[in-house]
Amino acid sequence: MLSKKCKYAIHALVHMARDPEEKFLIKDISEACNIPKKFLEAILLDLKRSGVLGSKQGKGGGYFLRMKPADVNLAEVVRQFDGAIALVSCAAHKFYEPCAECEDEETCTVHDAFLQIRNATVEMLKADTLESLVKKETKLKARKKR
Amino acid sequence: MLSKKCKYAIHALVHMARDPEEKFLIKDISEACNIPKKFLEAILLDLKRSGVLGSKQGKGGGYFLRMKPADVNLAEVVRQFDGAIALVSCAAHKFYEPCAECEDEETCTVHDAFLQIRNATVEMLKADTLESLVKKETKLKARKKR
DNA sequence: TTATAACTCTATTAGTTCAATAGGGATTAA
DNA sequence: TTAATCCCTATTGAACTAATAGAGTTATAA
Repeated sequence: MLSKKCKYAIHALVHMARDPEEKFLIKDISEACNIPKKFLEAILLDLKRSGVLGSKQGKGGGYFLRMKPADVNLAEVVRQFDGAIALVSCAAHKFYEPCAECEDEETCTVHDAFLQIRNATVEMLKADTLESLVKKETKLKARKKR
Repeated sequence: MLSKKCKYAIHALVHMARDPEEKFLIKDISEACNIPKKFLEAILLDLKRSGVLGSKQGKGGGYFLRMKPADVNLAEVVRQFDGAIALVSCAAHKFYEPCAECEDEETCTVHDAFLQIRNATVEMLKADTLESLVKKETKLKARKKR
């Protein structure tokens, strides 16, 4: 399971991607997404440090998207906050670590099984950009109205 | 990521499935799979309680597979030890819990994205039975020799 | 220039989970 | 009756999670 921090980050980003040019106050995002304000504060700061968000201090300031919604995908967000996407470390790429149980990865079918799952998951997470998520949301909401 | 407990369980089961009729000592599995003996003890007990393994006490005793290798899949093992397979609780089936951030699941694309990932993951985990894993292992080992 | 709005940063807390171990108890075979 | 083996409860220390506290910094605008 994702940490709450990661889930909060995703929801905050999607919220901001609905108005990609807008500048947002921590307080407003916090209320719109039901995220504890102080906790969100730390999250947005992390996202700023990693270059996804920009910010302006002082009165009239706020956070804004620095990257284009099409260029931010969930795989990166998950990795930033929760590390490896794979279910076992020996099947991870960016956070790879060998495991003691399967001595020979080449013939370890447990490794193999989880590698397949990792690959499929990463592929799907990469396809989920802020842009695609917001677009789909618009569609779903329109369909529901009808 | 899976807990070590879960990963240990999977490796122990695969080990036993290589000789589905055999009776195994905790000590032997522990050494074969590099799993701390006392920890493994608790794991095997859990697997016995859930009906996957059987055991015989006393001298000459040991653990053995109660279910057929083809009938034990990784989805069940993961659920037994780590709970939900989904990355967010609102996308889980057996461990479903609503989340505060997406108020309307029907139109929440975050929910939608993680539901797709969950479905694909479950499908793959279900296809990974002890039997299929051992069969594949045999193939991989034969191919490597050549 | 000063009040205020807003982000920045470090530290701390309580609670939980994880991984592993300890130390017997119960059961069976020889 | 003894040794082998599984059974069971409890405990530990470390790490992580979620959330909060509180003071610091920066920018705006009256």
